Amino acid sequence: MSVNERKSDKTKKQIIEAAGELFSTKGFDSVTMRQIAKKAGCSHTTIYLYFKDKETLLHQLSKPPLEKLYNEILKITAKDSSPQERLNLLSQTYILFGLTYKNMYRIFINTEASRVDEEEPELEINKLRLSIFAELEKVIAQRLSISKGEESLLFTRVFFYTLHGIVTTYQDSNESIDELYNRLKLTFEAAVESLLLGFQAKLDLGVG
Amino acid sequence: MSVNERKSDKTKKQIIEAAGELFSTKGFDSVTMRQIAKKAGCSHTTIYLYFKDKETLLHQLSKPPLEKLYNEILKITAKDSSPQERLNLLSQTYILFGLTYKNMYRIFINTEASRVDEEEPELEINKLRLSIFAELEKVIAQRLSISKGEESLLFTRVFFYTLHGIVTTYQDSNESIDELYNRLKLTFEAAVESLLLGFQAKLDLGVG
Amino acid sequence: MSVNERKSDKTKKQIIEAAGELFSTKGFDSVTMRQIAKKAGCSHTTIYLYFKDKETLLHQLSKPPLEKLYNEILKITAKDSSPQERLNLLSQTYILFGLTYKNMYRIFINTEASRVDEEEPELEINKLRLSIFAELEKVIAQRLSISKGEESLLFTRVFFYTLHGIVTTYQDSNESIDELYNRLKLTFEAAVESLLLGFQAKLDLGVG
Amino acid sequence: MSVNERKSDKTKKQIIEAAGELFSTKGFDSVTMRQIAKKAGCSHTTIYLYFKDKETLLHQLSKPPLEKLYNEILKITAKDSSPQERLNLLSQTYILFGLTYKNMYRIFINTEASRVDEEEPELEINKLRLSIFAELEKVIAQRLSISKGEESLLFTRVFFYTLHGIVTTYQDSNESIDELYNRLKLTFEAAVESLLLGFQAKLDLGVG
DNA sequence: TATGAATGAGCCTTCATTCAT
DNA sequence: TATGAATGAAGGCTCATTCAT
Repeated sequence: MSVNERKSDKTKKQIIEAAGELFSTKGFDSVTMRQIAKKAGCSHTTIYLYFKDKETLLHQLSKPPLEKLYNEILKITAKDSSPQERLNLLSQTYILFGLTYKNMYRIFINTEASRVDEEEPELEINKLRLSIFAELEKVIAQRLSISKGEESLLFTRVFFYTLHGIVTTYQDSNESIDELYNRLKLTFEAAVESLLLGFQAKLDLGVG
Repeated sequence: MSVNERKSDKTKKQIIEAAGELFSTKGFDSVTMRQIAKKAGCSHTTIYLYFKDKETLLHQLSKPPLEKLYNEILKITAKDSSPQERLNLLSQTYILFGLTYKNMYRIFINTEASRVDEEEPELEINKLRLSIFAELEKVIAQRLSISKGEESLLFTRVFFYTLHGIVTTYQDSNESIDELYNRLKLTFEAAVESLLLGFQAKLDLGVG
Repeated sequence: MSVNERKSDKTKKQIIEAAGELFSTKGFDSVTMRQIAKKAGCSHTTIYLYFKDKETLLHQLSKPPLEKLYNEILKITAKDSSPQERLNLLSQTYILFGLTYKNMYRIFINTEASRVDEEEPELEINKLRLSIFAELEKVIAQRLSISKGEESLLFTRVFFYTLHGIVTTYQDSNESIDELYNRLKLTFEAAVESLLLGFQAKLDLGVG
Repeated sequence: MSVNERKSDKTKKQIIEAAGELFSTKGFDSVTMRQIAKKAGCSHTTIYLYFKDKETLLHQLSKPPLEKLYNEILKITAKDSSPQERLNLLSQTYILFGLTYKNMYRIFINTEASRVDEEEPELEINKLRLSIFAELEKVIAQRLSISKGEESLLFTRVFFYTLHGIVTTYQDSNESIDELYNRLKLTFEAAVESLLLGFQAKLDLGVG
């Protein structure tokens, strides 16, 4: 039993890894079950032993990295450092995640809460998104010394647009993620800084 | 001949129109050559008379709407109104374009200048992108009363990220574009305002 | 054009023939599109040019032979010969058809009138079945010198059971149809004769 | 050992039961080994411990119900009641069996004696069929007061065709077996009666 | 005896593309 | 220019069956 368990776990893990890499790189439709199988070193039918179908595989695949992202963000927002610093770190983490796990990121963004008939993963991913958004809002509010409310919601949205815009701008770049990030690090930090300065200024003016 | 020419032009135009509508709505992979042909009122083999393959078709397809966008933006930046107003209008135009022509927008963003082996359209699209970016930079510089340079480049990038982030956030939304835009108009405007205020503040502080 | 038409017609015909033979022999599920294609001398994808899917192919396939059967029966019932003779001929025709076109016969028997959502072939096959039954009833009534009514319906049902029983008894036989029919011809004729004698006797007794 | 034996017997029995129910209802191809295993409460690989393959399983499966049918028929033919009554009862039993155990019935009919290479079940089923046929012939001969011979063979065949025709006519009906049988009981009895009357009349005329 | 793991063969279907006219 | 005919490659998926434990 324990041997089989191990073997089975190993296979499943290999499938997940293979699928993960492939999906990250190639997009849902482009990846075929046979490619995954080949990369995982098993038959394509074996995949169906562990995952109901392609869609399920992708969704199961997406949860762990997304959770990891959330946990990292949690750690960051719990830090002692200044809100500005935390915001910078959070942004960096978010951007790097988005660039690294392209398709998981896409799912993260696109998963609708709606499909209520489904088992659950959609909902969980949706929750995750909301939670991350809430963390972001929290730090932004701290940074601006305001409490959560309409203003913080507005600012968080705008902040999110920018973050998301960065990710999607470079998502299909041929440059390596490291190269890219180093090249544009200052730009990204300037973006964060500008946004916060802008929010502050807007507050000083009295928001709409 | 001239009659045939006209007829031929017409056919090509119909193909482009049909493909354009289909691609805008349904995504590259989902659209089939036969669907396009049907909508264009010709045989699917006819398409190959005018376009090497599906990819080429899509690329050639993207140019006109993109040019249209560019022209609209040109008109806006040429206006007499205040830089802020022009920036707002430009942003609105850009966002609405991105939401309306989903796939053209994707191409607009993703087309690399690199693929030198190809005929040309990549390059032209790339030029278009650069031109639009330049217009954006121009207005931003005007608004901030600075001249083009590193600072304006930085700010334009950040501004662009946000714009692009807005488009991609809502690109797969089920809401109608009108509904969506009306619902979030104020948010978008606040984003633009915040950014500019932030840039200004950053300038006042002295940019890094 | 006319050449293409011819070619196309030929291909379609070949597909129909191949599919017909295969379906007759092997049953719906056992026959694969690739087998049909191979036998028809074309690619399996070509089949989809002419038939929406496998099911449609089979149904389209079934109608013509069934119509042929009906027409043959019509001719027989319109003959001048004695009712008994016509009944014998009709039975022979029916049995031979059932043995020759196994799966068409199955469809003939099993097609339900119910599926109303479908386009039509089900309904038509159903009509055909009813029409054939009606012809049978007509001759039986003539033979027994009764008019159509409950009695003739009852007798026709019983007659039909026997006919159908003969077909299904030998449907999967390995014997060639000719051999089989010659070997059992007298038995089948005796069956028809016995039934009629029995009906007559029952009438004489008063049918309950 | 004896415990294991018992356990093993139990498993086999459970498989047979599960498979029996499934095959009766759903047809050979539609039933999967995994479905059987699930219903039997064992792994699908276990089935292969007891049965060489799916086909063998189905054949071994068919014997018990067929034997049951035979025993029931034996009881009926051994009764004191009139031949006519016994024939009616026998017919009813036969028809109900055929409608209830669809696929076993199919095997009962289709199993060829030929396949000599196989282990044996074919032969046994064939014997069973012959025995049942013999019983039928016996009662028919009694009813007609003739001795077994060419005539009785002929009549039995015809009788059998009708019985078999009834079963196969309604084999795929959606009606419940009870409903159906009650609705058509009189028709079936009329069929039996007519046949016998016909045989008698034919005898009176002098056969062939 | 029993089973979880794994697989190869095969199925229907779709699609971009080419060929011959 | 235009098209109907045809196809190869590929995809997702299912199933009976075997292997190793």
